[in-house]
Amino acid sequence: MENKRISEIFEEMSNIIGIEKTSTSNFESRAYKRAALTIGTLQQDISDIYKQGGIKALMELPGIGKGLAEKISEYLTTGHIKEYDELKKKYPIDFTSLLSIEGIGPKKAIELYEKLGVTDIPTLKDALEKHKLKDLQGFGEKSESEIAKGVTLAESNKGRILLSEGLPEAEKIISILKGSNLVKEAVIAGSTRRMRETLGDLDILALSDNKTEVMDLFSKMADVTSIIVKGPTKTTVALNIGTTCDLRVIDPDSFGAALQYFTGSRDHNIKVRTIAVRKGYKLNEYGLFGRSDQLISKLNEKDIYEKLGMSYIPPEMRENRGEIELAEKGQIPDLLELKDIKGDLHTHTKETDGINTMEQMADYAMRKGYEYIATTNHTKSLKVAHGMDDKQFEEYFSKVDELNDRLKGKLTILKGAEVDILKDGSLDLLDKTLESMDCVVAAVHSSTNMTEEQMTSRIVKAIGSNQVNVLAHPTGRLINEREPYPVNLPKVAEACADMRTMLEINASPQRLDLNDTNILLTSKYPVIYSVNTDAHSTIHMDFMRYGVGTARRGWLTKERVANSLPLNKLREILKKQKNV
DNA sequence: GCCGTTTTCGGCCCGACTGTTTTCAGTCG
Repeated sequence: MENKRISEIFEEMSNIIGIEKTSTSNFESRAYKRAALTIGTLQQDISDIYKQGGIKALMELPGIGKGLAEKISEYLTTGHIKEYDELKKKYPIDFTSLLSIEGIGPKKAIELYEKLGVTDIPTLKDALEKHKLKDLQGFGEKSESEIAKGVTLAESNKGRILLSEGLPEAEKIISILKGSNLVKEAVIAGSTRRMRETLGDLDILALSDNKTEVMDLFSKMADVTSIIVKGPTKTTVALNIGTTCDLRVIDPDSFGAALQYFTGSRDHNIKVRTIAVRKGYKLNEYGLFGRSDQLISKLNEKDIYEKLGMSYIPPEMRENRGEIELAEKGQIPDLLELKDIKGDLHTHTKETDGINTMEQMADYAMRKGYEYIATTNHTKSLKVAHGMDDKQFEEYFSKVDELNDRLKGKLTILKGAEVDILKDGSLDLLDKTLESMDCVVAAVHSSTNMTEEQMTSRIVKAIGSNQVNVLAHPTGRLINEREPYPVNLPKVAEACADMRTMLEINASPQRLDLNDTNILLTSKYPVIYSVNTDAHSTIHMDFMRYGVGTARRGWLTKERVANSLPLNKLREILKKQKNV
């Protein structure tokens, strides 16, 4: 996969071109940056696109024209881009790592190289130790110490944090602000509001007549480790959870526009603003402005989209993946909501690697208002989790029967297992045992070092057994820790559709598997999904909101999600599947 | 360098904040 390397090359070229002072270099730089983003986030292998359609196919990608398509072609055929090599000869700088330092942009990076020979982090640290920066033109005592702080921060930086780390923190900050009586309103914006699986920072907007006091309160919160910028409208602080948080205090007239603007995504906003211009408006964070530049005040987000001829777009969809075109046609789907969820089909107890008893899990599920919960412990091959064998399941289920009797239908516990899909595609329990279950969840946990073809046929074979109700965490990835195993998801989705096997959207925050793009990919097939938490304790059941957020990012309605159904309807799906 | 309902030339988002300035440049989002 050459996507990443080509994206990096264009990113570097963007930086170098951007510092040159010609009339168009700024725009040229932006063009390279845009192309870098396109290629860096591309879902297909760019060399496949080139092989199949040549330069012409490359030019169909957004932000790629003739010039850049030819450079991509040059790279794919020769392994080099001549212009890039020449620029690198002139500036042998590791831009990627230097620009990751807070306070260093392309201009300062080049100044540091030309005056001090700084090319990367080690040479920068060397120059910092010798206090050489403060005497440079445009630098000073302050910028030297800020850059030194930036280096320390970058070295301790964990990168993007998980949604499950950022969202609760943002909610905590909102409640601090609201509890102060200094703000009339405080809301979460940015990627947190869009429920992205990882977050680069937190964004919060507030309405207040006491700007200075609010910023003081915000910058003095217990979780703040340092203040990065502080002004009356915008303050940025570093938080002890390893990320930064922006607070913006907004004028009431602009609140809707600001919320739209700061929710993003950037690509979504660029497209929306283009449409605004086409319709004779101007849209920015301060509002929607008419032809003579007058502010159309007091608009909420919905009003803004409607003025622009679109229906309201839920934040989770705002990624410029076709949602704007849908909104213009008034075809935004009615997305799944947390309140639609009637139960959880993937949970564990202390019989294997969970920490709570079935009674405790059932009690918590009832408090959440669920109708049902499937108990799905691991099977014998998964030794690390103390997986159970056929006999142990039989004994366990008799206890579940007793508990169901005691619950008198207030909650129904569905008997199940998270059965291992073995290397050859067979399942880790006897057919007889699987047939005694209400809800069989199947998953790959071992031998993930296979080719895509082998893994796909392994999973398709397991589904073909006609014993599997749910395919759990279909790609096996762990965010920031483990790559997904290679698998052909369209083929898996076809098999699932044939056998009425649900694809899982695993809501565990390290998994979120399927993720949004894979949901969009597989939902083209007539497959149904279930959103499950894989809870290993009672409180893990609260992860459901991350799964629902992911389902919404994949544009799913409740009609596509089986555990939004009441128990009797769900049972039809669970049963039907066995009679295909 | 890209792109097109103002289309093959001439736009392309721009404001907040900070530090080093003495009116502005660089960075960030």
